[in-house]
Amino acid sequence: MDGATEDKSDLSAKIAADIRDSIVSGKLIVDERLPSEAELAEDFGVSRPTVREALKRLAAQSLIRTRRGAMGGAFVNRLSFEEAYGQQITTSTLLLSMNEVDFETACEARFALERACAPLSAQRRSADHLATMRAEVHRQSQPGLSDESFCASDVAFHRALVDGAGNPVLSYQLAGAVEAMQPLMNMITFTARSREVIVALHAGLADALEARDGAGVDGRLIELADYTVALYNRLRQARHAPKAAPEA
Amino acid sequence: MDGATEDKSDLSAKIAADIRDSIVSGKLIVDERLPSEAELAEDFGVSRPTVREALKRLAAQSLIRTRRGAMGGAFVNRLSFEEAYGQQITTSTLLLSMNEVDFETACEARFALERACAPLSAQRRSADHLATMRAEVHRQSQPGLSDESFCASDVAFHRALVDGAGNPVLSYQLAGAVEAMQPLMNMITFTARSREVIVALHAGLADALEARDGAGVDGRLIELADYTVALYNRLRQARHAPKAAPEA
DNA sequence: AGAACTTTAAATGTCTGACAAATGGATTTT
DNA sequence: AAAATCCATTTGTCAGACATTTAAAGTTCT
Repeated sequence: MDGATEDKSDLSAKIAADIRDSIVSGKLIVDERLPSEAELAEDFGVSRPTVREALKRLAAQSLIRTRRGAMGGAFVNRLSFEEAYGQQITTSTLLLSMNEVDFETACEARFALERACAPLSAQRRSADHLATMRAEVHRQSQPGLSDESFCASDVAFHRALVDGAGNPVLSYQLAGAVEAMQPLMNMITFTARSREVIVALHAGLADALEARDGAGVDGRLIELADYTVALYNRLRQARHAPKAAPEA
Repeated sequence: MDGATEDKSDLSAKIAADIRDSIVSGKLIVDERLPSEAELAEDFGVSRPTVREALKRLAAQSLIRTRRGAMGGAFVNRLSFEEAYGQQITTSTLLLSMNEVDFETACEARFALERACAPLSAQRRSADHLATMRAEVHRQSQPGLSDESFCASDVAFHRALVDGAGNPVLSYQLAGAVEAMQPLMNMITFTARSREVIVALHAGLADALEARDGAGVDGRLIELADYTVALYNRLRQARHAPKAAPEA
């Protein structure tokens, strides 16, 4: 899974992989207590520090949690959607920033996924989701807002849209795609004009959601995707040829 | 991110979070070497085992890699899509199996996401992708195939479809959704008849992909989603009321 | 008998110090 | 100059110890 099954040394990786397999395969069930570190050391024929390193690896993936004291120990953790969100976002963010994924590719993926949620959200969104979206639209239209806050509000808006589909698996998957884009979006300096356009599109999205108009939502998302890419490209050109443009 | 920023003790978690932040924020760049364990211990005012536990946490997330010997040490790892796939799949699989996500919800998410790729794949799929899909369809139609192999081939087929979109971000996201479903799919005992239906739908998908018929692909995917859920529900009913039928 | 306090055992968290093994560079030998 | 050797650096592993936390068992007082 994480390159742990190397044949070289690195006992802690092998032990971690071993225990991880037991969890994934269901041999160890949720909330079950693992043997104590001393027992594990005995079982695997290694020292306690090595066992501890293995357990920390698992803890980093939220596969186990530990408690001190009598009746303490390491327990198989029920992986919650909340915990998974965090890891998903970290991983997605790093993937984009480290692999020179171009803006168009990331944007295409993000909006393709979001469009997958759109019809479901149009069908099922609650009044709460709609209210959240309206509130974020309102915040976005306030003049004094910093670029970071604008982007954060943008993320909150789209998460509400996605959550409206009422499918936690979709929300989880989309969390990565939407949040991982934020650092890229933060690179864009939003002019008053571009904010105006985006806010209008967001308002249109909320309207379509309110009317439970799936096709309308889809259309607005396409517009938003196109506009976002166009905005990025304009910025890119301005940066790469900063002296050629001014007089035009 | 992973609950590491607790105020309690657990120094290794805090140190891991600290270094992770440096990586995510870009303060530490790809392939940069971290200070040696001894130096980190000095810097953070802890012992070497504690530093090591922190580093193992990061290694478990593929954020760093380590090398022994002179000029060795811990290096910021360029998170590859391959590595991210693995983690994504582990996480997604556990999320589904541990949280009583019902089959319909998982299935809905999976096919919604796949449908998001469909038009792109119809437009861009290479001959290679098509050939892979054809080969898997052929394998699936062989009579002696075990249920596990059938499911594995199913996954390979759908991954080829998704990869056809030529967007690594989408492929990464979908990898989780598609592969995580496999344990659930493995619960289904595929009769000869149901395999026939599925193979036919797969063949239809390949045909539509070949014709670059986005709408056709979409339609087939919807059929496949519906059929899969129906298959599961039939099985479910047969299991929940197994005594109602025999004497009748 | 019951409630409040104390003791105790089990477990993780942390530290110290040590040795093994790998690795690249410097040094010596051929 | 090439090959072999040595050496410093760094991670991997181990052993043993102490600190801290926690829940349960035991004790004392009412």
